[in-house]
Amino acid sequence: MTAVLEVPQDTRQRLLDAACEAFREEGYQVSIDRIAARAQVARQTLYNHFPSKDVLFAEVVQHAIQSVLVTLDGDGDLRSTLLAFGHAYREKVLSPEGLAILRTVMAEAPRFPKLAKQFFRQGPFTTRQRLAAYLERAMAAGILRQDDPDFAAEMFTAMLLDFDRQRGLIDLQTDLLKPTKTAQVVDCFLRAFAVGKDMP
Amino acid sequence: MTAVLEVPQDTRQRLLDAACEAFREEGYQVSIDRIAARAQVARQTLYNHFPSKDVLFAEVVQHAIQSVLVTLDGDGDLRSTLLAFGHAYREKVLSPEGLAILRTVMAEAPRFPKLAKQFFRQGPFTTRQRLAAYLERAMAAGILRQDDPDFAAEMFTAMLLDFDRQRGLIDLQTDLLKPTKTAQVVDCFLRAFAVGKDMP
DNA sequence: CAGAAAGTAGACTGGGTAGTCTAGTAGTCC
DNA sequence: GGACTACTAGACTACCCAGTCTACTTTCTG
Repeated sequence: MTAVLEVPQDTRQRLLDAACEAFREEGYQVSIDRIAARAQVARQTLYNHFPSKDVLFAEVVQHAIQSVLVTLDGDGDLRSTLLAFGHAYREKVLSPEGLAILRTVMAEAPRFPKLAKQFFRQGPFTTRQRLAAYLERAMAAGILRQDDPDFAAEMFTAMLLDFDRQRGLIDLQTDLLKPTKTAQVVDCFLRAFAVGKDMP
Repeated sequence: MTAVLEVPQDTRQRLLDAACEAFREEGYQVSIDRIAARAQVARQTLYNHFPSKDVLFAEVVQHAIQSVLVTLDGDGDLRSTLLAFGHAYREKVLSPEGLAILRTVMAEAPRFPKLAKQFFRQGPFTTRQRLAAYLERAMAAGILRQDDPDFAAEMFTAMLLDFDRQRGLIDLQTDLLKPTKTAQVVDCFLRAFAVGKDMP
């Protein structure tokens, strides 16, 4: 009588997936019952795998951190590397999933400060560091002016994301990915950090 | 026996103040009883002034929008105007109150989409428009290169706030106001949007 | 077949919440 | 004094939720 065709696909993973979607869509206050129902599983089964809602939430966030990281490969010239990075980063962060997880972590930061700090460190902060290391090499090679690479990286990611992310978080907008914007930002960044033209 | 000395100070205003602090500190999920207690008022008194929690929340957010707006006076030269604006804007947005109200509005955006949109329009969006109008005049006067003034304004506010705001929202940091940063950002912005040096 | 492992349905506890209702108190104006 | 207004304390309804417990079924394994 029970469905034999359904691949069980590891109940634990089904629960994690369901919880991930549920927290994204409804925030931390989504009820345990809704998560269990979404995973098509009894509530007790959930508690067989995760001792409490907090722990489940922490695991979901842990997993989500990875999904917002973007690799930065310095194969091509500076401009095309920045373009590729900027495009990929915007796609990830400004996706509905990226925005939703960010909203949830921000909202619950007062309740889960350690988790939120970890999210920040392993997410945006790590990205800035990687980018700064890349820019530092470009500065050493004379392709960019000498400047604080951390500051430069911060400016670049800020210009890439700030306004659109804020709009997405507050305004629930989804069409944030105007394709020309990345190039516009990259050129703006390059003007600000090009060689020569030192300040007095 | 009742305290005669306490100035009643308009019960409604006391309620609004208490609700403002309460929502800031604990988010929307703070209970009506806690708000009433904070205003030193009976629960029923609260309901005499506001028909429901949602309405009270909406009024608080309405009022908070004003507190994040910054005037932009174009008296001095470009650089000092931008410096003054940048400094004031950072102070407001990165203050504990500014961050807390932003966190709450973001967190509840899915539940109160119209309110959140209004917050965005009257807050960040209005600020960008005012700044863009100012920059457009500077471009017309030949003090800045010709470029999209909206884009320029967006880049400037992004550089001013993005990373520190995100850190404040997620990481609950409070010492975000490194005083040299505004000048650093202004100079970076001026390099990117200075006259001459057109892109090929 | 026996027993372990995993899952299920549903009752139950203990707690919290928004909003209503009632009965009473204190001050104010005529 | 009488009526009116604002406020108060607290009971009460009707929910919702996290987490536990129990009794049951299924499935795999030795």
